Amino acid sequence: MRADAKKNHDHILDVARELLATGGADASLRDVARKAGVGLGTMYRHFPTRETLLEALLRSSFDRLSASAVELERTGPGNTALLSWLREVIVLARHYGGAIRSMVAALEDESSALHASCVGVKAAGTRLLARAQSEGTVRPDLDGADLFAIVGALAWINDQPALSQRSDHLFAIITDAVLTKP
Amino acid sequence: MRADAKKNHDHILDVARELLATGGADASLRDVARKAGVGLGTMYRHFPTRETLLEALLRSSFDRLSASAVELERTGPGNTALLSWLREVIVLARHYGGAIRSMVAALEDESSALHASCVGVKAAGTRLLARAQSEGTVRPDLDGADLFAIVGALAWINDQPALSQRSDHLFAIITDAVLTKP
DNA sequence: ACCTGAACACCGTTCAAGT
DNA sequence: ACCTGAACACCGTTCAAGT
Repeated sequence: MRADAKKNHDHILDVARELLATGGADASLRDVARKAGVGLGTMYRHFPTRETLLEALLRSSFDRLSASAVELERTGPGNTALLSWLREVIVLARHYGGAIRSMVAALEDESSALHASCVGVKAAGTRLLARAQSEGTVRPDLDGADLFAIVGALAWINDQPALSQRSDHLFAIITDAVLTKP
Repeated sequence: MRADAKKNHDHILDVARELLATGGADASLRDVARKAGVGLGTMYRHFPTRETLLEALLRSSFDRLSASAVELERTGPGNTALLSWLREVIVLARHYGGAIRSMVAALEDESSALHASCVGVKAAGTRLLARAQSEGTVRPDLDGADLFAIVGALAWINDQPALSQRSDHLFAIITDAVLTKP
């Protein structure tokens, strides 16, 4: 990559991070280009789709989640490990409002730039879930997809201003349902 | 209302019902006007905001929910009554994809055309919740807002094609968490 | 190689002009 | 009273033209 291209790439990313954090995951890409002082074509060359941009923004967070899962897989009891990890995922989703929707969609769309990352996150969650289940502390009638759905639902609650006040409480209640055997 | 106006009003509603049912709650209003064979201004005169249109579409469903709640308030044990009612709400939300988002927002926005209806639905749910709680079959640390949030979260799961297969299962698990004392 | 911005096809919303 | 559609300000996406 040429030096000027690299500079543009990084600057777009910086601006996008700020705009998507404040305006939600469906902020105007035109705005991003404008505020980055870059032509529209440049924007689209570096990030051909919204998913590409989201992926670049979330990459480091995804990596951190994976590392954290590996760590948690061999510490403490399985149920508390799973719970801590779920909390981390929610915190991430909270920071990029609406991003969870793209992540869920990407899970089944192999052509999405977010696909690999989301599959990785799901796999990490599934491993933590399986261990807790084998220890008998989490209900056995759940799979990784269910876990992802629950995370998504909690993130959605977080995204709604009218509901976000009670979201910690609801996190506790719903994870309670997951972590308790039926 | 003049006869031609009434006719336009109803026809817009019919077209909108079909378009919003298939394309989700944020289908193009321009499309609605176009397919109803009506000028854009006519569209906006009859339904100045998207909420107005949604309200007109959902009115009968809202009324049915309220009637159903009144009915359920004096039949069977409180927890099963609450559960049946929650199921009805979910079915409604399922039919108008994305509408639940507007409903949640309308709950706090007094200027929204959906406000009154949503407050009514929330109140009905709160009554059913309170009865079940007084019977000691539902966890006491929940209020009407929590209930609405849970319904929203379940409806959100339903809206995501990747998750909807497991949504019945998740409905069972999450309502289980609600209906069981901690 | 990379960047720019005009061009195209959309959208929501408003409003002067028509009947 | 009511309807129409042009007009305006946006958006995403593409692509010829520039350096």
